[in-house]
Amino acid sequence: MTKSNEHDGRDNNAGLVMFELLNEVGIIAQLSRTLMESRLDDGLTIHHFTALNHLVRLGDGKTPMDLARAFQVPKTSMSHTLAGLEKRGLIRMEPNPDDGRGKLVRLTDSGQAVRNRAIQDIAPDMANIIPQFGLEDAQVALPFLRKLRAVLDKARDK
Amino acid sequence: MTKSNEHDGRDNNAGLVMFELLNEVGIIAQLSRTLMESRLDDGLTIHHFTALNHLVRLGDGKTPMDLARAFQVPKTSMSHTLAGLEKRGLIRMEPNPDDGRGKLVRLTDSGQAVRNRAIQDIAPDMANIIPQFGLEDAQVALPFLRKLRAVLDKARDK
DNA sequence: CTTGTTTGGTTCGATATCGTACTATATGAT
DNA sequence: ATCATATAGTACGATATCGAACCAAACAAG
Repeated sequence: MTKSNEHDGRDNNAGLVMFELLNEVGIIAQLSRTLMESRLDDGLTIHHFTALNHLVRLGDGKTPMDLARAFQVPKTSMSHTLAGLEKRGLIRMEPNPDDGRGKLVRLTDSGQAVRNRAIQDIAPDMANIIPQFGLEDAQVALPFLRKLRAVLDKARDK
Repeated sequence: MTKSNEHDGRDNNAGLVMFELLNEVGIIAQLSRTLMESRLDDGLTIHHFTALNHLVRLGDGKTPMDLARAFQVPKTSMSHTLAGLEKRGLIRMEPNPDDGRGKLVRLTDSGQAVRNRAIQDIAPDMANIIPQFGLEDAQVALPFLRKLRAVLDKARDK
């Protein structure tokens, strides 16, 4: 046991750091997930909210596949999420004029409104978290995380 | 649209940074999840692996609730994960001598072996990721993430 | 020693995730 | 034009997640 740990540590220190790091990331994701969902709950999941937020920030008229790629989930999962949003009247599906197979996702006014309200509800929590370790730390971490995401993204389709 | 973004930006810059940050974390978690699962697959999920890894590193003889708390998942989810591990013969459940209600989770030799092999299989991927942004960056980010986790953890049971 | 409350764990049911298989359209090569 | 292959999306089924309700043991107060 001690032996095998030493082995790990010597041969593959970098790998272990990465392990640790992704482990923390996983738990943080879990925590933020439940935190946000506790604030949202009109029955919305974070997946619903995240998709909505993405459409507001980057513009609608995306295809389901665009979104699936953006969030790195299987298209069947995205399909399910979008079906939920449509049932709630927060988005509308249009045929894609440029591609007979495809669809386009459109935000409804209601979808805009729900997203904005959700932001309002969650923002205070976010803001409360920051002071506990300082804004600069977060601003330093953010570019690193972006880079990490990009690297993992590339590693994925390899 | 421009108007509302300006509003967000002015009133709540810190909140927005945090939003961004947790958004990245969520996607990274998703990516690492699928990456790891693609390497594991004896039918093991990351939840299985993570639990196994935790038991190896921090010692077994934990209660299911200990684990649920460590991973911040509902006890029913942990129960399910442990049932899966037990069915595969990777852990054993013993009665807790100190608490008639409780159980203790024991690693089996097979569980140890499976975890070690999984580490072997995944470590190269982890190691390959690091050089793309440098080990120091990761070592800087890790304490920050730990702190963030702790903060969210505290915020949770408030 | 009761009795009320808390806590560890399971059962069960609703919903979510995601792989496989399928349909339909698009694209590319000849 | 024809045919092969690739791509967008859906259908379906197996498994996973997690809240609610529940049971049994622990603990606390009197």
